[in-house]
Amino acid sequence: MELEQKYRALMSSAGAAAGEMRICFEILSLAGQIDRACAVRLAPYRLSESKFLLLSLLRDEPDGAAPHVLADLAGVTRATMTGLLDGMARDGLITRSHDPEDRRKMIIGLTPTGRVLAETLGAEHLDWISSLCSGLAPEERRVLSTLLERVRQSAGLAPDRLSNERNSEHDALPR
Amino acid sequence: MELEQKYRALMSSAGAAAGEMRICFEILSLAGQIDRACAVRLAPYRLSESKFLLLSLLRDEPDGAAPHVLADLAGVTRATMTGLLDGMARDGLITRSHDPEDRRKMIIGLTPTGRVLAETLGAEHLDWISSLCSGLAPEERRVLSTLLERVRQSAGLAPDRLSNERNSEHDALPR
DNA sequence: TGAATTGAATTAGGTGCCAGATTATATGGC
DNA sequence: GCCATATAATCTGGCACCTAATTCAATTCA
Repeated sequence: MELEQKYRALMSSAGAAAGEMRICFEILSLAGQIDRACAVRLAPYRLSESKFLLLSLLRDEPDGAAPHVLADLAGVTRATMTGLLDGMARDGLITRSHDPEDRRKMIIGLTPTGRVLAETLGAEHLDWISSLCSGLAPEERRVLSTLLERVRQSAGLAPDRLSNERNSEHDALPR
Repeated sequence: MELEQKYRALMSSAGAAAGEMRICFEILSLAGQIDRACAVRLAPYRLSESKFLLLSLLRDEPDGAAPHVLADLAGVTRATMTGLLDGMARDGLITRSHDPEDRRKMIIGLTPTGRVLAETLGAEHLDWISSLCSGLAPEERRVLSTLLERVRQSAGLAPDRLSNERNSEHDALPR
């Protein structure tokens, strides 16, 4: 498995322990390759991966949704969501309207253009994603899944953790 | 294996094909978790993953190196390298000096502070990386590696491709 | 020699992500 | 009614990426 350049560099500066790192870098490289391929696929539509997800989420919410709900669903902060919505509004994919009940709230909905894009691109892109691992037999997928889970556990990684609501502890850098 | 929120959202909007996508999202989620854990580890030193790599590269180049060489080794564009170097110079980790032979060139070197950080943190961080996959037996690593390679191949992903020197084709978005 | 090309580094502008601060609105006591 | 608090969205500023454009030096070549 070909590693990304940065990992190759890290390995050559590592000497002895290089072999043990390799598998880790293989996981990271494959993920990077998938992410890049995904970005390339979506670029012609002026979409990022996050914006694509947003489009899908809105397609499933015919009455629209509030930004903070979308942020939680997409796993990004509200500030980030504001930025994504800015871009998509500029590109004419979504509308922002005030909730008449509670004027702090916005209701995000798809424009006709956005809806068409969501409908046409949605299925196609998800098909592409499913195709990525179609080279593995069901049994192989199970094995792969098990091994990945083992890595996660032994590495002691926490599942997700997005600190929209109080979560920091560390920090406080000297400087 | 717990998926990142964004992939969970994508799967619930996907219906039937959801099962086939899952393994792909597991790979991406694990990689994301590793990246985040890495960032958390390096943050107290005001380093990103890229800056850590840079520090390691410079440690191995006692006479310093030119920015474009570092960019190639790190797998980023020259512009990105300029930004990374700006930050590290500001934090007192590197020096920039002009090459007396060719005044277009800069020579990047470590400051004493930078060298100390490179020496102390270098080995420790690489140890941490090797430890990530230490939960797998050698044979399991081989299996995992093989499966990842199979995914890469069947997905038709190109290895790396960083377009510092002419590479674009697509683009030209309608707007 | 002097103009054109190549090369190195940077700047400018854009995206996506974050934390933290701010603004506006709602709501629950009192 | 009024204040404290909570909540929604946004703004500010920062980082790490990118591409494209710019600046300046060196080299080539007519």
